[in-house]
Amino acid sequence: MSHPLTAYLNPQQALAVQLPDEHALILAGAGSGKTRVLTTRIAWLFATGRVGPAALLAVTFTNKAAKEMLARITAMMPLNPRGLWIGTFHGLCHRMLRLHHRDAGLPATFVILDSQDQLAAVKRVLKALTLNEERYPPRAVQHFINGHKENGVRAAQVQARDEYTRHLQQAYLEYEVQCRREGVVDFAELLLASYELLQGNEALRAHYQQRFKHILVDEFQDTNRLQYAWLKLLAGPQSSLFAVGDDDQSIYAFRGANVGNMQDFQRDYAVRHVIRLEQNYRSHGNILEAANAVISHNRERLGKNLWTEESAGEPIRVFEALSDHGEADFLVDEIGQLRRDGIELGDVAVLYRSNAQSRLIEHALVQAGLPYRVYGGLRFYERQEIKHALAYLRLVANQEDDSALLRIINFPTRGIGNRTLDILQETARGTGTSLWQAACSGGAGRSAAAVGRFVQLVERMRQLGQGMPLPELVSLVLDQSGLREHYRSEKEGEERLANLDELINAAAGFVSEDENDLQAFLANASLEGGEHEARPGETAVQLMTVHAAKGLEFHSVFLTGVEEGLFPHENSVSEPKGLEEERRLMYVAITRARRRLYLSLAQSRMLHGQTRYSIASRFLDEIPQQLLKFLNRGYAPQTFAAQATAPARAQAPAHGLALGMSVRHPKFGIGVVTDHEGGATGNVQVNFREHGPKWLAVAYAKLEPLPD
DNA sequence: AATTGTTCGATTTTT
DNA sequence: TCGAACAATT
Repeated sequence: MSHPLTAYLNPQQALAVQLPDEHALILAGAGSGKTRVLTTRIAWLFATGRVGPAALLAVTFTNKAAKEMLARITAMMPLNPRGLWIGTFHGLCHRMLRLHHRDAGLPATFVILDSQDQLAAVKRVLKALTLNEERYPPRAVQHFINGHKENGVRAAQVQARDEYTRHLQQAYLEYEVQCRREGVVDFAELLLASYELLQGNEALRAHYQQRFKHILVDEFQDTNRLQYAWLKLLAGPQSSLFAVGDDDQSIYAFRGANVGNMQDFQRDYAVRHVIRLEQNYRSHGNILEAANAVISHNRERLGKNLWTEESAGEPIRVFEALSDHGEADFLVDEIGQLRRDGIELGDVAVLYRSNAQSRLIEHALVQAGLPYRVYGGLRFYERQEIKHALAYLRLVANQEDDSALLRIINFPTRGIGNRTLDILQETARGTGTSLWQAACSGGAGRSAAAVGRFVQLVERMRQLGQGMPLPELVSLVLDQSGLREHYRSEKEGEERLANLDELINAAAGFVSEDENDLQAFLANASLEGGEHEARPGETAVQLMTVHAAKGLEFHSVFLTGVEEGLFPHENSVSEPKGLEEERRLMYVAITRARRRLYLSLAQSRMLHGQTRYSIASRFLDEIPQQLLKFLNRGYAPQTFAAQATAPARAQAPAHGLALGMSVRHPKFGIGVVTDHEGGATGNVQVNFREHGPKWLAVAYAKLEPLPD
């Protein structure tokens, strides 16, 4: 008795799609058709008439995921996407706050701060409180504020036991006041304000609880405490929560994700339906087996094992280079070979644990003339010139927005210097009003005329902009503000000008559900940040961090820097939780590959200006040997391009221990020699796999040299 | 107001 | 080592 929509699903998928109206947890392994299940479930709910589109809410983390979900659903059935509550946590919360801004105590004109804007706002708070930026780094304060917001803690509720924390709390308090005064809302605030709105307003809560009969959550393992609490408020007695996630792919604990939400969910709702999707449609057998083997070393798991109907496929190739240069040369050679074998370059990815690794790889690719694309650079709406243009628009939309005003009051320069700004800020603080108000009131000393012209400029934009189509308004702002002119005369302004034109295009292509186009456009700019993905059809090797690769797949994957200290990263190995997260990261990396997986490492690597010697990652040892093919086991370095660029190993000092040499210590186990002093009677530094770097006396420590 | 020097820090990051 | 971010110059 199965519905046609489920025709191409495997039994577990079909089961998940057709679950009754009850809470459910779907443990969806990598490449197991998670999105497919989610979208088919939604289509099935509609098609079988269980609910109408208005009674459903589906939430994701990224705009990309939300868009894809929407696209897939509308491909299955004709639907009007308006009115559908499908979006990101932040997007949906934003929507709710716009609808009920009065109840939420927000002005109709509120604007969203992105992290950059937030950091700038924090800096202003610190300055106002005369807190030393040395002792109170703005980033740390920002983290403090966001961390508390994500745990639902307001500034007044912070438990400050010591002087330092009390100051942080003070900053948080002042930050709240400042945001309120300026009518701005940061990302965490979108969630917290929405949460508090539902919690404090029973009628509203009842309304939404009755409305949303089905709530579906994607990537549930990535939710933080506040997001889960928000979901719990939204789900009423008549609602069913359908959570999809994979505890093995939880790699964002460092930014507040709480995998524990999965267990909590099972317990809080006595979830009866837990379904595992374990059939993988992406990778060949050897790759999956390696992934399973690695992740099986984690203690805290809900438990899952991927399998495939595909053959074992190729072995996993391992390459050990002498140096990071050697590693990069290897990549270039091998990618060239793949291209000759007819593999699309766009289907090849180079992954690394940390961004710093990309530089050398990029260099090698440039040298070899191989096209590549790095993910994760500056995004469109984060560019300086775009930020400036948006700041003018923000000020047009909301004059109280001091952040926006500060950004552009003297850009392009119009003779309003620090002196004038100080006066304005003092006036504003004295009267408890915005900088705009202070600017309007005149008293700006010698530069009163310049300030007056600025006020008139923005006023003119605002008046002309009334009822003007959005793209024309943007164009007007670019001209009137002098931004265009400024970048036209700048040497390297070509690209910036092009970006500004692109902003007009973005405005023209923007369709808003709101009647206030400008407001919606600004919100969209903050929430979307712009894509930084490959343009479709572009054929270039994809370079990215392992984190950025989550959710993607490639024919061939090069995982680089598979070394102790780098992957797992040295900052993570001291805590068990950190190590388990690193292992999940390794699991994510491995499962990106469909057909071919390379693991590469370098014996020596330039790190922070110093040569570091490392040994193979413990994760490499966790992969069964029979799955691996060592491309250079007991290698003859002369066969590799590596040799030309790799530094020769340091000369062995008198005691016979050379830099980079692997050694075994009776107590500390295996490590690698990273430094030495004082010859045979001196000391050596050994970086131990389990115990980290240690200085030992050569004469006493029983160090046994190991063959490579 | 733009150029030049100096310091600091360096895992992962979406919204 | 190297780049960004800030301070100190001219």
